[in-house]
Amino acid sequence: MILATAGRRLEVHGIRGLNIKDIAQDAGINHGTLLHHFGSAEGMRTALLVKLSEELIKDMSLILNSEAGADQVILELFRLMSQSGQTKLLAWRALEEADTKLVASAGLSEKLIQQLLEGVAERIRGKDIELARHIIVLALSSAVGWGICGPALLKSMGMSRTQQDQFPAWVGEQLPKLIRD
Amino acid sequence: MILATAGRRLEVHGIRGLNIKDIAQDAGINHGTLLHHFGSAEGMRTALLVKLSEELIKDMSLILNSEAGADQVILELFRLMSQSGQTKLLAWRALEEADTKLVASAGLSEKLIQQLLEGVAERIRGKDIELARHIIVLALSSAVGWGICGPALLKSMGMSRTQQDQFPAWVGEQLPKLIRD
DNA sequence: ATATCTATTAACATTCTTGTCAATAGACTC
DNA sequence: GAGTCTATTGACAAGAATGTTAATAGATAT
Repeated sequence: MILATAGRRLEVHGIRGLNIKDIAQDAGINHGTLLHHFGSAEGMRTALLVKLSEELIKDMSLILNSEAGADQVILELFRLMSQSGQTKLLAWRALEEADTKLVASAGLSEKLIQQLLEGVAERIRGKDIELARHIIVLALSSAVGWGICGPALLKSMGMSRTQQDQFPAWVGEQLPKLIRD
Repeated sequence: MILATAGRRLEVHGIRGLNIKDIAQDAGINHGTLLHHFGSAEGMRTALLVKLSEELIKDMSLILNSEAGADQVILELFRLMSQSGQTKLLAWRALEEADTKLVASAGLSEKLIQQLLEGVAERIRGKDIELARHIIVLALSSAVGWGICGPALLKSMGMSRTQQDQFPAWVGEQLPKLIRD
């Protein structure tokens, strides 16, 4: 499947690997075929973004519909977002396209946002929706930053690989403190 | 000055605006001249990154050497980082280059990191250096994510422009709570 | 004044990416 | 079987970004 190949290339080669010629070659087809299916290179990337979004929604739904507490929800949100190629693609678009609307519409689906809002608000005393919003935005933006610059940041900070692995858990542990306070 | 023009283009046109031909045109010179000075397009971007880093260091030093408390330090760190073109450039490199080392070395200077570490640790009870590290990483990564995806995120969340402006202040207010706990 | 070094320029070359097009093959309908 | 539609392909075209080069001009030192 073409999008699976594209996703693999994104993971391995970064954004540069996400061009139609290389993807087509990896998938064993002509790049014209790829264009025929997705209309344009940008269309292919949008399709990939949508696919990754759906996977993310599926994974988040599992947790949101479970008995998991706010800390686990936030931890998983952070983990999933920071590891997802979706984050990279979303960020790259935001950097290249000046157009916020486009990025927003094809980026995080309304569905995911709604589920998150309700799921987190439910787990907060008083169901403070504004607080939920803020915490989600913080979790998401730090996940984006961490997904992109995490390794480089830690290198700059002189932190070990072990500390890198522990950071998401630390975030999942700490952020919920903002709720209880 | 060429780098000033480049910085302006980065702000206005995003990463796409950061190519030698457009910058040269804006600066009123031939693009060959630009290459002559910086060696390569990549060299020009590195020079810009270094310049923006130095400006960031200057601004952060002011606050770190003042009487400001941990909250103000973190708030300013978040504000400066999320608004700086340096963040965009750093993130873009991390997305394009798979090489962490390059990004880290030319990204956040050791000087800034050291100052931050000492400055924040000093403001924490017990001068817990590990806690300082974690909080700085959280502040930086969320600033990166916010700087890149902030507007798109808020649009997805259905938050108003006012709420967007208030978010940095909220972060500056909340993150220090992790210290006191 | 001559030589040397640097800055600048225009024109050209290269490479990468995307996109177009006409031709072909296969499947499916009538 | 003829016709139609879709998928696929190779060849080619277009555009963008970077880089090269030879020529020119200006400054500075000897």
